[in-house]
Amino acid sequence: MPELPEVETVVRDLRAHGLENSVIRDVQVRWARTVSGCSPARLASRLRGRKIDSLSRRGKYIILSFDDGRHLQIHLRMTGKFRFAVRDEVPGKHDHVIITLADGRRLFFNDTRKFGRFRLVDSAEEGLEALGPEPLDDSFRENLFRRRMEGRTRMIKPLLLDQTLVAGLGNIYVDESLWRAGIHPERCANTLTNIEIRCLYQAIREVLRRAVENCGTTLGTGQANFYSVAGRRGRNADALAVFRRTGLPCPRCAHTIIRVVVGQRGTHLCPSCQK
DNA sequence: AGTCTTGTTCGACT
DNA sequence: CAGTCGAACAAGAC
Repeated sequence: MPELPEVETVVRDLRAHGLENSVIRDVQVRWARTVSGCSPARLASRLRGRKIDSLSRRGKYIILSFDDGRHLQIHLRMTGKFRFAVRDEVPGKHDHVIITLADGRRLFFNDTRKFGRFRLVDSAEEGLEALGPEPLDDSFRENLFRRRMEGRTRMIKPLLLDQTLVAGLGNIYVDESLWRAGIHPERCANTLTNIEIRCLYQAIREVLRRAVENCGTTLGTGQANFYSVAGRRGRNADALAVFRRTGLPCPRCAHTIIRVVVGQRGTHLCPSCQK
């Protein structure tokens, strides 16, 4: 599923395809609920003729910034994908938005589960005020992480998933970060020692950095998996220590990885490394 | 055929 | 208010 590294990969791929500085000729919305905040017709009329000045990412959001000062926030949720149509390709069942560029290329937004969302806003951060800091930014320091964790009584896994402490983590990278730091996902945040917080801070950064280097995680072959633009698979699956590795040996201590449910989410951990 | 999965939001609780 | 829990959304995988 697209988490920070996968969304970053998509943004970089779209840039590599020259989306920056291209002009939108038309936007066709085939599943109306993909657009939130305004009608599909209004979205299309506001985007027609606009030049895309830049592409960026905030948490798991892709942000297109236009020459009129507006911004399009796109969330892929679980199965959203972009690809450029080949020649006269006819859109399929799950191609919900088609962005036609002035040069004739067509960018298809494909989303089997229809949870992906497009929202046009007046400032890039509008509606995203609650998002926590970017974990890979230089300004995200151990002290900031520690301060934001102070007084939080929730279990550490749901806390890391909720996007307000730190932005961009999802089920895969939370499980991986907690394993790397040797912390049990059900530990309450306010019981973590300073040393554990430091370990977790470093683990989050290292796990995410490596996943970005590997262009994200693609598990298996189903369409629910992550594919970047042009159907590119991520290479990070081999770097995973625990996620979807139930029954396999822990890479650190060889004990068997188990799967439990924490906060209604499937959770993978090493019972020996994470007490 | 039925269950599970996934990210986020929302409403009803405690 | 802080946090928890379940529902909702949708459809493919198994």
